[in-house]
Amino acid sequence: MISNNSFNLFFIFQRSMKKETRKQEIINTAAKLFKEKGYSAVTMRDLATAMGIKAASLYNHINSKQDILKAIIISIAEEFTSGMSNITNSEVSSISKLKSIVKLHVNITSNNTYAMASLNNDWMHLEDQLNYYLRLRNDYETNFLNIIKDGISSSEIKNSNPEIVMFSMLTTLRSLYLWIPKKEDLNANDLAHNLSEVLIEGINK
Amino acid sequence: MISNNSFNLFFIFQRSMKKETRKQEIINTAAKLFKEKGYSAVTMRDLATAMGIKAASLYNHINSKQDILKAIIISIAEEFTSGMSNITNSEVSSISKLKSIVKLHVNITSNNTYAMASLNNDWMHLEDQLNYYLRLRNDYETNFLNIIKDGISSSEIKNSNPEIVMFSMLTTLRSLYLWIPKKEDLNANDLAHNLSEVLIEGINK
DNA sequence: AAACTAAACTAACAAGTGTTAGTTTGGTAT
DNA sequence: ATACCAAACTAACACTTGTTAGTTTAGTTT
Repeated sequence: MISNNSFNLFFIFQRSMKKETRKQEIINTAAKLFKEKGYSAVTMRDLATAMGIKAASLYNHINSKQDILKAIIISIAEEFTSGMSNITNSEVSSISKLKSIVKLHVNITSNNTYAMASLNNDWMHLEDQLNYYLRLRNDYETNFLNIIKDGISSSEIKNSNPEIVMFSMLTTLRSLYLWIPKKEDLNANDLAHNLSEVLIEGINK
Repeated sequence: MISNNSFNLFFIFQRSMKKETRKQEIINTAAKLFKEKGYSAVTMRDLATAMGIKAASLYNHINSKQDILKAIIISIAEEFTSGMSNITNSEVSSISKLKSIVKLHVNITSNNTYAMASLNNDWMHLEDQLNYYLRLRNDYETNFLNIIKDGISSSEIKNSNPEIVMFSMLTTLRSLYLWIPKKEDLNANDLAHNLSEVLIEGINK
């Protein structure tokens, strides 16, 4: 009986894994389409066609269109939150922290170029999870701003308007998803390094 | 007869002006809604409600939803093209040109915060004008990149990757529409100046 | 008073939307 | 062989979409 039980459990496990895989394919395909046209302009029939199946068949794997958006956005938003938490808790200089933030963005974006488009452009179409997303984003920006303010206080960073500094850095980092796919030759480390240079040291000789 | 003619012409003119005004109100309202939810997610009934009329009444003033998008995007894209043309034709240093580009973006964005959202996010929903828009954008970026390359050649600008420099500057400038409305206290000149400092001189002390 | 006109209206359309219900298919485990 | 099941299918639903046609309203010109 015990072997029978664990045998069944294994197949239940295997099945759920398989289903996750197919579900994930749908989510990945959706992310691609969302990047091109935006959430609202992509229909379930568009998505089905891209998957080579009929629209109704999608619902064997996902609960709703909204659930797909949620799956795309929330997981990445939480990755950023977790990454930022590590950075704020580290005992290094403000400039080092900023460089870590650049790395965080380059790494996450390199691995999720499509999903990053939805994170940036389709978050307002979240329904149940909208407030949660906004809270995560707000916390992230607060932490970011505090790092810059600390850097100014400790004279590491020029006495510029800290909000402008954050705005400039963050918008550049948020747009990486548009740029990374065009420059596959540049690896993540090089890009992060170059970007840190430009953002932190400026471009004036 | 002559006076009669010019009399009629005046009223035709006046009428077309009045119609333009109402049309412009619709376009401005549409731009606001497009900024919040994106072109595809805004229905003609949404727009009508925001105007306090019925959807069908909109068609007394505009030809189609697509025409509204066209009106929003193309006029601003041409403003950028024209501004860039003035800058490339001016005989000043590369750094000065870059500062003029910052000013150009700050000025246009200050006067068109809603329309800038469509320019950035809804251009892909252009139909007949899509190729024209893409050509304008491509020319703009080419000019921008050449200014940076010239600056590197003449040793005004650090020998960084010119595409990263442009990417960093341009994405910051493109995101201004999100930021300017939140900081009404900062006037356009101050913002342009601060932004130039951050983008060009960096933030490291 | 009569004619005109800008700008609203009501009613309807054809097509497209997300989604559900129930069914078929083809491979795998018993 | 048989039972099972993931994953596809067909058919349909209720609703929303952009848009058109024809009409009414209210103010202005003749």
